Amino acid sequence: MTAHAEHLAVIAQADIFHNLDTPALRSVMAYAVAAHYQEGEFVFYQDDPAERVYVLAEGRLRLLQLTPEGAQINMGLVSPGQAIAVISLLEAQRYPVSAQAIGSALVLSWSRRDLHHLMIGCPQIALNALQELSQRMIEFQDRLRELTTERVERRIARGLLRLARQAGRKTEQGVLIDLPVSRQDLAEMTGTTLFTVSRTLSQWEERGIISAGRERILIRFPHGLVTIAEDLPAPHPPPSEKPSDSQV
Amino acid sequence: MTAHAEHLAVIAQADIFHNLDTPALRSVMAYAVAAHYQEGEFVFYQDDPAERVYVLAEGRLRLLQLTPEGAQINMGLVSPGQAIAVISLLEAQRYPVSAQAIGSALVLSWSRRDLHHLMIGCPQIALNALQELSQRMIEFQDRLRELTTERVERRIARGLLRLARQAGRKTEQGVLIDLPVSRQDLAEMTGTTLFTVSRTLSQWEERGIISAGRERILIRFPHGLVTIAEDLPAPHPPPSEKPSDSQV
DNA sequence: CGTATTTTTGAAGCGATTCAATGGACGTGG
DNA sequence: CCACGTCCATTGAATCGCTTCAAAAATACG
Repeated sequence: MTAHAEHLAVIAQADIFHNLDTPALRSVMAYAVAAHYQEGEFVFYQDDPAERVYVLAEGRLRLLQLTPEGAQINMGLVSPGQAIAVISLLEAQRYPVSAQAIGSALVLSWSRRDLHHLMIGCPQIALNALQELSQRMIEFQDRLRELTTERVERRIARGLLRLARQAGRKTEQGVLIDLPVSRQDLAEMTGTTLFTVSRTLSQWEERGIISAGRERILIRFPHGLVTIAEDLPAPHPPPSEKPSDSQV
Repeated sequence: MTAHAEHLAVIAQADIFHNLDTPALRSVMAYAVAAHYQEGEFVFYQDDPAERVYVLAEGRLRLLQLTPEGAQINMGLVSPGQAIAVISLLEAQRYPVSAQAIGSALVLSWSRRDLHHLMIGCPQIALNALQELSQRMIEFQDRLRELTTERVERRIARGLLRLARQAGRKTEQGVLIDLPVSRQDLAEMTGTTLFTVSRTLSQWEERGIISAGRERILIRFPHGLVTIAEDLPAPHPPPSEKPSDSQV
């Protein structure tokens, strides 16, 4: 399905199309293909030939990598405006990850040929893509450092904070992760097991830092998480305002 | 020091300047600055304002990241022709790692302004940079996956194989890592401790897979490493041709 | 209301780290 | 050329953080 005028605003807001003038945006749009995905559907699969570059318009995507042994790890969350599979610009490459829709998602995409052509005509696009990739590179370096040098509890704290930044919604009670996140998901994001995640969250819940349910996490006291993530001395005890039970 | 004509060949071979015509190469050269570094000197330091993009012409660089606690991890090895610090294209960024010379190194560099200007005039440069970054991104994803899912022995095997690919020199005895690599270095590359690396290498040496000395590693039987890295069933026993001792 | 999925919790075990002490290689200067 | 100091590597023993496995509880959903 070719993109329509309604997508122009979306395209204009995408990171890799920043600072383009209207004519440029129009030609970008002319080559765009829009597609809709339902919860759980895959936009592309790891190891398939990489032929298109995608920009998420609405919804969210999860990037997954499967190990040869069948274990799964979470390579990141994609939010609207972000581009993925920039690798497709190279010839004869394969997607290094799979991209799966969380909830329903609207995705625009361009073929290698077309995007290449657009970039030659408008170098700003390539520069924007470079920026986005660089940023993500730094994020990966950070994750790598964390994995090699930090204990699990700290990594989980960081993982939660990252999630909060990308998909947090402020409520009166605190910051709610506005996505279904299972213990398993968190484990895949932080390089541990769902058991350890469960234990850690329970501990935090006792301390009043968070409030967790089935696939649902509410951060009541973000600063508490920060002190864990940064390994600072324990702060003031969190404001103890638990919903119901008060005798502990 | 401004680059001279002698650097033109180097520039033409750099990955990010591939497929440029001679006029373009000349203008790239016009903006280049060349600098020489001695063993151990730093090209730039982590957290310094990122103002230049570098291309390694000769020698090798080590990319290091320092944790807040002072631990160090090795973010990769840079070989001639590779570009680093592409992040400098963004404004107001800081280098996420430090770059240190191994042996003596010749480095060319461009200011943000100049390279930006060159890229606008010649989009191919930006596309090349995108390619290079994408490749490195995949490498990082792999390392991340390895770190979260694989045991130490396997990671060390992979680390050694990577080193062999980047800096291996074939000899009659096997593949020699053509760089001083300490146990500590390997530990920083693979996310473990120098003790565990030492133990692992000793074990491999007993099995005849490698032959290790002080900051020196010779891979006698690369296939043995591959089977460890890929977790294949143990292969034929390695060709047992130890230099001296034969009674074991 | 039954079934499926997610989560919790306990107990056992192990891989890897930590620490300490020793050994060996290298370079330097007497 | 030997003696020395420095740096790197090895090895053992103790410990621990985390995983693994099993079982039960809690929650969602048709």
